[in-house]
Amino acid sequence: MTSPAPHPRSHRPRAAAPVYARLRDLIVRGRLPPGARVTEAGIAQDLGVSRTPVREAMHRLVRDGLLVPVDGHGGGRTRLAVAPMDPGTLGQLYQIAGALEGLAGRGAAALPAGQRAALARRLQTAERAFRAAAARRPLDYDRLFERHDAFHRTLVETTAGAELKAQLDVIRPRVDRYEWYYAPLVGPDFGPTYREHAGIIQAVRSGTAETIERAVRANWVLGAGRLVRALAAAGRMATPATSSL
Amino acid sequence: MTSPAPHPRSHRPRAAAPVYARLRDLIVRGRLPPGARVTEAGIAQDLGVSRTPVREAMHRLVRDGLLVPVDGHGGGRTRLAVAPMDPGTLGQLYQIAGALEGLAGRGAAALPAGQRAALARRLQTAERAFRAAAARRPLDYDRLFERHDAFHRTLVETTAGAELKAQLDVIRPRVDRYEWYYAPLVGPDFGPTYREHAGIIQAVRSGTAETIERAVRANWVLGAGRLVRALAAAGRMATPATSSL
DNA sequence: GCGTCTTGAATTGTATACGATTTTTGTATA
DNA sequence: TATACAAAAATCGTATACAATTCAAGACGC
Repeated sequence: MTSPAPHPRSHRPRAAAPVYARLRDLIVRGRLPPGARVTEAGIAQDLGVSRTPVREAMHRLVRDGLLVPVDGHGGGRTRLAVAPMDPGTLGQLYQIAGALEGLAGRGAAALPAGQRAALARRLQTAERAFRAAAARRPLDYDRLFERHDAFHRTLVETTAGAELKAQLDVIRPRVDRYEWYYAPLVGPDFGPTYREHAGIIQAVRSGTAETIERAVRANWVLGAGRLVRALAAAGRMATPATSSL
Repeated sequence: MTSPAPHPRSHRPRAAAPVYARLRDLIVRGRLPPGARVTEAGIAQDLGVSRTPVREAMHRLVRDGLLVPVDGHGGGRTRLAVAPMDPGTLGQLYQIAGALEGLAGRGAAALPAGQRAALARRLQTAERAFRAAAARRPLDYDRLFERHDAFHRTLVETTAGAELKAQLDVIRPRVDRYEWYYAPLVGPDFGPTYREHAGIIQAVRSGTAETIERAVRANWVLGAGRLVRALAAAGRMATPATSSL
């Protein structure tokens, strides 16, 4: 590369948000593997912006837990690398997600009967789309991921307040990262997931707040167990699923 | 101000962290009231640093939910103000805190018997200190706040994993803000709090994971109810407790 | 008197320069 | 060959300049 186009256009506002989104996806989808060093100047040059918006994006990624300070030996400065992945963290994250989404699920019990039934129907529709994506061959991970996410989003969007949604947004990138990483390991049998989702739908349809919460939590906790077992069976971290990034 | 000291010293590293901590405390303790506009240049001049670290601190405070973008009318730029306070948000936050700390409490049931008993003893000690602070006259809100926080921290530090602690750290500033704001309204009768804390200690000593979780959650949910009722009784937002900031 | 437009101040987002510290590389020596 | 030391490169934190947009106030016309 000779001259990397110093500052191609003037400067479009909102460069930080795209940088954040791009970096986040690169990490979540595994293109930036755990442990990879990430430097401000490097990313800035790659993406064609100055260090300032990159810096902002990287700080946000640290808060998201996708970047971690990698401290040389004893010094004291912050150098960043892509966060490692390990089963322990996975278990904690999924428990947290279960607790938060379970809390959201409780809200379904407080809905008027009509809205409750409507939510159950929408969950049923989302689940059908998820099963259709899971039955496709060859498996399209982008689509499968999106459909699975849509199921959970349907529940949360309807029942969670703004604060709870924000809280879920904080951990979602990390959860998504594990989902992506292990995606090639868990398929192609999604029977347990189907059953757990069915349990959630049934609970939303006619269960108590406790029932719904338990069903949602179970889905997360059991899902974490499946992923950890898949990891143990693979013996090592798998290579990420290919994505359309 | 004649000459505002262009760059007084060279530049001291880590200006951003102190700026964040200071702004956060100013908001939490109510010295920056809800709705107050906060500008980068203004804070930078007040604290004697450049806009860069202030900018970083403010972005973090946005993520914490202590600052919110205040959009003039339909434009589209981000201007920040201290987040408003309302009972609805309070209720959501306390439910989330209850769910997360309840999840942490579950961990106590998994501890070896010896550590479990030790934790119960430490909680008992923390509770005694809290009661002593609550019995003081005149009430020292700084101390009361610290003692109450210490009780909950004792539980979390022992039983929560790193991810859960981080997640709790995200909402703690906002919870603390409501605690500070309503502190003058809820006292001086802390009987319900005493009873709920006692229930937590008893559950930690010899309860199941479910029992502990329920006790912790109850404390948060009932605490939220007390605060909301106190607010309704006061008819309006109270003035914050004076603090030693 | 009221509404509208214009102009100036204020504020944010980005780019860039500079100092300080750390990491790495290269070289000389035991 | 391995180690120690020194120089060079890299990286981060902060300060500051500049462009663009928005908010506010005042002038002007009706």
